[in-house]
Amino acid sequence: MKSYHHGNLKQELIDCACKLCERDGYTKLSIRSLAKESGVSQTAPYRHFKTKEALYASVATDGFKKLSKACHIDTNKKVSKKHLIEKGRNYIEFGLNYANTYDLMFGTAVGNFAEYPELLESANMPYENMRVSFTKLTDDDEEIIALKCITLWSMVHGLVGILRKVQSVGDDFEVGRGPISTANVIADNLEEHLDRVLTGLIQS
Amino acid sequence: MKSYHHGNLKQELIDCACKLCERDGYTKLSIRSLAKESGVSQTAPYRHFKTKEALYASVATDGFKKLSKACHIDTNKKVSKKHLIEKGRNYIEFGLNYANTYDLMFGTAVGNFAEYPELLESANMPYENMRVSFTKLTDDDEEIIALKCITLWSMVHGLVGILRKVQSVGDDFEVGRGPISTANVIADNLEEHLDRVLTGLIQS
DNA sequence: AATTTAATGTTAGCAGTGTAAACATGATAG
DNA sequence: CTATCATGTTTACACTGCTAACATTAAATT
Repeated sequence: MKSYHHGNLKQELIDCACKLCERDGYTKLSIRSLAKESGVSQTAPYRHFKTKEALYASVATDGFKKLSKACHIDTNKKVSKKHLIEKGRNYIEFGLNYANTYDLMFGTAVGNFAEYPELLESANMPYENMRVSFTKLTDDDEEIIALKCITLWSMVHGLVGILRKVQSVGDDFEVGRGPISTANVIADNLEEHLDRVLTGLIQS
Repeated sequence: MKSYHHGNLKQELIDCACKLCERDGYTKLSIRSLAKESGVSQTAPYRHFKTKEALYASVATDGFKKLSKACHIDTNKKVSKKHLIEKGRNYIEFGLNYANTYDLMFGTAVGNFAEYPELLESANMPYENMRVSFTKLTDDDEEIIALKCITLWSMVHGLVGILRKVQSVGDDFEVGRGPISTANVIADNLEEHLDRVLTGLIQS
């Protein structure tokens, strides 16, 4: 004797979408299957999401919130290089562990963040925290700090992409074959690697 | 009085797919529309591409060949840091100018490169050329060189991703608002930026 | 040269998709 | 108590990837 109205459909759809997106990749997700999963008619989700992109935006928003939490630095306390290294590692781990969600966040599935204010806000959080962290750490002016932020962000973002590619292509890929393997890079050299990059950024 | 057999359908489909993928993004591409564009029946492409992914693989292969050419270093002649900077810039320009194709190459649309030998081979070319370049440039052993390759590759790959994100989100994005803008980074600081990163890589 | 075979094309059809329009239900505001 | 409006359903359209059965013609074999 379930009621005609679901009651909490929107949140249930988002939760379910987050789960399925991460499990199967966002391309495998369909509004219809999502509706069926929630025991509701095929078009019910359209009462809560104008388009499929809007649903994607909600999933991406959730992803940015998680990412933001994973690599957040408390800028009230003293900020050290060690913090940045640790959070850089957390960023990369998030990118690898939530790979499919990460695609949604940084791919082109959601075209214009500005159409989704919540997404825009959550997407700004990691950068903003990094910017303030650098401000506390160095005496550089804004412009230099912005450049350093982009450098660090590009570095970790790029590592996520390249490491994933190497992982997926595996031993047939040159990068994965030689004396270095993905696992080695991550396990043994990442901390040191980030340290080197950051040392360069802080001192220059 | 066109003949029943097209004669050169496969290549025409690939060419057309490359064009449409880059123009509209690979998600907008359909086998059916592609067939119509080539004046052939809806399912004719399936004689040349087992699945849509196989078509994607061909487009990606073409992309890697272009990328490989764009950032190729002649390793017979003397290799200098200047070469790497220049080619790093070319890599980034390729990533920004062929953004949609780049997505296909480094995204998850083609799951397993090993299923497409041509793709695998072309995807290896840029890395292999970079590896040899570093070998000519420094005295490091293989392991260190592999690490440096991953670092440089991640850097340029990451920049492509982040710069695109900033571009697409525009002024509403924190990174795009401050004292730094995408255009500035690219136009004014990229060469210097790559120089700094590379100097660190070569000297350490 | 005639005939078989394989490659490449077409037609028809299935199951699935995003989305819009018209309608049904029921919680809530007047 | 009733009117309204958010939220659900049904139906329908145009599109998609892909398969199976059939048609045509180029290439290989006899």
